[in-house]
Amino acid sequence: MPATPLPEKKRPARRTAAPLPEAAFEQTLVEVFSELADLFGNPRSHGQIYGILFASPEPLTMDAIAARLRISKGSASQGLRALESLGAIEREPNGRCSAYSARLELKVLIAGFVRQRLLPRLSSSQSLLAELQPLLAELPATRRPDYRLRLDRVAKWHRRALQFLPIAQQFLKSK
Amino acid sequence: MPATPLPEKKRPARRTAAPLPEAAFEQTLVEVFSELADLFGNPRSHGQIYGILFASPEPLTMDAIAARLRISKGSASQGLRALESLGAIEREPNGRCSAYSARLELKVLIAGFVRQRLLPRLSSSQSLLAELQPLLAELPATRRPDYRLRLDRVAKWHRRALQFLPIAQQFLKSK
DNA sequence: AAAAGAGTTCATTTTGAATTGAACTCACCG
DNA sequence: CGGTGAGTTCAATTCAAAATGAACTCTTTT
Repeated sequence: MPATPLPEKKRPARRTAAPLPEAAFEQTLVEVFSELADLFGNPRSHGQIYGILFASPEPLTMDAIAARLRISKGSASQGLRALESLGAIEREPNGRCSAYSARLELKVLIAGFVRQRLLPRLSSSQSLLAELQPLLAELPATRRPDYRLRLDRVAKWHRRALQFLPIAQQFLKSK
Repeated sequence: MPATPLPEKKRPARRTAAPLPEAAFEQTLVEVFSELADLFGNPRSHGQIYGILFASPEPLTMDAIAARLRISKGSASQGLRALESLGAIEREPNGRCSAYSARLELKVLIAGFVRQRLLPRLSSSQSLLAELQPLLAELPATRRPDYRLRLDRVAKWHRRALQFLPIAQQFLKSK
């Protein structure tokens, strides 16, 4: 595939001159996934890359991706590695140049997000909060129950979140 | 409460000069919630505001919040309104100046996020994708099943996400 | 009704994350 | 081997989102 850049999003121009439907597929999926990425605090370009791979019936090379999205090789490289380590895409080495394809299952995206972003932060804040427990004793007795309540609440949030994850993954697993 | 700014995070200084435990509570909760906010693509300052309210046994005024977090009145105002419309905090009007307090239940934060960020995006991408369906017919017959597969997959993601939300809210509801 | 102060607004500025691009490495091929 | 090109790295740059702060509004107080 000859790596022609996606058409710029232009004002309505001529509605009748039907654009290639392939291009519309790419365009739309790029948009959808770039929104999705943004929604969860990921760089939009990662979403775009995933989107273009999701839209493509055959694997694409890094250069092809960079050209169609009009991003630099550097961005493409970083984005691809991030997505690969998330488990969202697959690299298929082929001689001197490899091609990439999207894994189409929702569950791998979720699992990657949980493993790479959610869990590390959960445990780091859990240990921050643990350090607070001993300080409770130093508080004036009047305030103490109030602070204890608040601390218990966040602790409960954490427990709940951890309980919840396996359930969520289970639910989203099928297919 | 006299609205003294939080102590700067400084190099270890004197470990023995026990800092006020109240300040440590605030400090830590501010950090924890600012991380949490960032994780889901919200401004850190919103997390900070929520954190300081979560930590405080009594409601705080906007000026107190701005002073302790060392942010401008403008930021505080905007952050408070965002959190209020999320349903994460409550405003308690009192004469000419109102005081704010955090709602401590995890469920309201989740519900707010879903209502304000998730659902609107889900439905906007759903309609983008719907526009693609009719284009399928215009594709070369060889490619068509492949594209159809991909389109069906995203559609399934959407359906699953929508099914999932009530379950999640149910699970996180108790207490 | 004037003064004071809480809260909002929004044009400007700041800041930090994302992107670029040029220099690099490394594997493969002739 | 030496050349070619895929892929990486990272300092410098760009840019969008967030923060600022001065001017404003509206409500309360005297």
